[in-house]
Amino acid sequence: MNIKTRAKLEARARIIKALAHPTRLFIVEELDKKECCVRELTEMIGADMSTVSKHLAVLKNAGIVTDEKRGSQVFYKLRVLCILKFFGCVESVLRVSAEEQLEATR
Amino acid sequence: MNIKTRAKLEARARIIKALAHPTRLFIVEELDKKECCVRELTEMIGADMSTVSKHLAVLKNAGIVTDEKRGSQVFYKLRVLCILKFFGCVESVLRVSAEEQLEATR
DNA sequence: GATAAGTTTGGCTATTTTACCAATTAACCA
DNA sequence: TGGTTAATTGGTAAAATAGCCAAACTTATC
Repeated sequence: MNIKTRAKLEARARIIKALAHPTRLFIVEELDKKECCVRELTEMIGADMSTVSKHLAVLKNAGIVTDEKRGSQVFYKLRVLCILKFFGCVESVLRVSAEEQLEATR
Repeated sequence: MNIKTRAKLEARARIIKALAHPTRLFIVEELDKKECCVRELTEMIGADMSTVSKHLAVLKNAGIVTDEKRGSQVFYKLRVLCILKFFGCVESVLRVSAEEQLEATR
């Protein structure tokens, strides 16, 4: 595997890794509905605000969300709108797994 | 966030996490071209075979690939064919990031 | 200006992940 | 049978992640 291929894969992996956490998936789903401030997300998630803030920083560093300060609040929104389609395939992995489990019990 | 929502997000995150590594992305791309045995993948990747074997186990546990033993070799293939489409969106995150970097230099 | 609300950052600990090496298992073949 | 190739498993050390608390900072409000 050459250096260029590796760099490309690492760039992709960074983005995917940013999505690879249940809380961050939740955030992405909520931001797909509407932009939210940190406090709103924190209330929905039920973790410490500092934890949520760090998750948001991960998504921001990966280029998945952007932030905008308005007054004392910081609003986050999705930067790339296709992220949700992304999950269609994830669901099909789950679906196939579920079907095979079902077959195993027959 | 209720318990059912959390369980769904955790299931998704497990699959996404399995993809969140450059070597595993490489494996998925190769398996999209054709099924491969562990030795073939190991040669292409250039890591220890035990390392590659463990990456394959991660993908298998996530339900992304299946394996089949033939003689002394174990062949792996993609179980869910849409995985590659999945990357289209990842690329658009990279593309938008690249564009913004370009704008910043103007 | 003091206080409160919203957010981020630093520090710490616990957990998870990764990679390599060594050992083990399984299949092939000379 | 003994040696070789293919693959997995267990162990271990290093690095990365995740969560909470406390502290710092900014903006609004009184």
